[in-house]
Amino acid sequence: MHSTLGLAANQAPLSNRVTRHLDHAGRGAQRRQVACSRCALGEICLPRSLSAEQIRAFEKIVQRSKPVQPGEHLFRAGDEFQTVASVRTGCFKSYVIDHQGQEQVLGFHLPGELIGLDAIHTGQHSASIVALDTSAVCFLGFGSVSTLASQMPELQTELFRIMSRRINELETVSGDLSADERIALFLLSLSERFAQRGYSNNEYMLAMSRKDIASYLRLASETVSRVLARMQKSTVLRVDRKHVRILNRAALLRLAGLEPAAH
Amino acid sequence: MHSTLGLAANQAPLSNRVTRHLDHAGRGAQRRQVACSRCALGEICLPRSLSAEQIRAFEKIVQRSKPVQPGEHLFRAGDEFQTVASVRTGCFKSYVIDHQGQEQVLGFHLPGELIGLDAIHTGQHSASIVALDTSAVCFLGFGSVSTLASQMPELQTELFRIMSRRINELETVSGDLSADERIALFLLSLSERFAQRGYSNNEYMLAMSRKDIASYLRLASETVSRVLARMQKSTVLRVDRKHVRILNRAALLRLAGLEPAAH
DNA sequence: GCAGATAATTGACCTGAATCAATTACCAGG
DNA sequence: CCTGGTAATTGATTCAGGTCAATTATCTGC
Repeated sequence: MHSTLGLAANQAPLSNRVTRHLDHAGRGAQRRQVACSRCALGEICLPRSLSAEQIRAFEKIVQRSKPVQPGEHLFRAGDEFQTVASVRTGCFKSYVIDHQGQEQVLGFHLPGELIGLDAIHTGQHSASIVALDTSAVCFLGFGSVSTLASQMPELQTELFRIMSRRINELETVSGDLSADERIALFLLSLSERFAQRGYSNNEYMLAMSRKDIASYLRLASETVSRVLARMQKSTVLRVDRKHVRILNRAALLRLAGLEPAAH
Repeated sequence: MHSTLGLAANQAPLSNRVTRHLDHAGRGAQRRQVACSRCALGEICLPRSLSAEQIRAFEKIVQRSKPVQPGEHLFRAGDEFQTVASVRTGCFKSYVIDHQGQEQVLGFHLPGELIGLDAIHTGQHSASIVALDTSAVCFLGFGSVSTLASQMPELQTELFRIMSRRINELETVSGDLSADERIALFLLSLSERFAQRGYSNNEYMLAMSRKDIASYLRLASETVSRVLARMQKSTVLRVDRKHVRILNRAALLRLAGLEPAAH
């Protein structure tokens, strides 16, 4: 069925429109085999539960891509499913075009996250994935991942776990939450993910526009502005353009509905 | 933080015919091994892509449960994850209790659907699953399914596919839809599911209450009533209590936003 | 068949967030 | 340094769907 071998070259067609160049892409295209064992992502990437020996086997099917520029697509909806990708650096968004021709953002993907798995059941990518920032990924042929998984229960379990987590996440977002709750949860989720990657957990940069956030949270972008402004006014946050700083985490948790409302 | 869900490819309601009065103690607990190869579910159950020989191996890990009564729980949130279950007959709903103590329905599960997979990533069931109707299930130890999966790529792929389908579904359903669209999609989804199981595709019984439907679709139950009434008035449907008949499928598709609005 | 309890429907009203509509802040390119 | 274009903010208004409330069906057990 899916017999792909190792590395279906990146089929990333080039960007559409706005290809602004945040250059300092630096580094140049390094296509050499990577040593997962020495990757900075370490514990948060796919092979986290593998032994040193298993990681060596895993490395054989990995290919690091060259840098991906903002606006450049990794996959497009409808593409044949050959590879999944693991984000090394940067940020991606995945989206579909709904029946009214509107873009609907499905998720944002940070380093260490696996993207493209949505294509398994149809054999085609159902979403398009585009870089929001200068980024880099490792490509993994799905066929070989899957073959390898049958030889390595730990890897198989890890894949199940990743999909299971995504399902839980989607269920949360699809919940019936107020605009405040959505935005608070969104900011907290980013905070956690950055923290997990070794960055500050109360100060970070948003790689995406207000419109993307709004689409992802199913709100109007005006509402995102207003809620952020309100949170700033009540000194829960400081927001300046793309820069966010969490000033009062307890209050944010309360807004997210995660803490017993104080009273 | 995560609300979670019930992972079962499809979520729909109903039961075949009202089986309510079938359960005089008769039948007793039949816990014998079942022959999957002769199961009425056939192609829609998990081992659908396995060879005859593989099915024999699969049967060794299957245990048919005794009948499950309406209101009886199969799993409860927090239970240790040991087994998944495949619905044989009847209908289940999965739900969680949200941070406000409200029940949130995550899905409805019909014959042929696998439930309990949501527990993979934490090792605990994150949702509770309860029968809505007199039902029966096959239990499968997850450990053995997973072991078997590593020996059978087809089974592994099938599991990936089930989870992948659920992800796609959630991505769609979690969209920003009107009450009319939600309800139309819900009714159409049920219709499809029934058809797939050999029942009429334009007439069926809802196994769940209006409140359950409302919770699942994140609407108020009053809204469900009103929308159904409106659809009835415009002769798209005939609804009598739990009995639904689709009179004008084209119109329903249009309401669901799946067809170009006629004009 | 009746009584009490629960589910569903229907109506009146209210509210959170969308939509419409200006501004205002930020770019990138000439 | 302007200049046109996009993104973000802010305000005014509207509306879909929620909430509250009152009936009216349905189911249960006695």
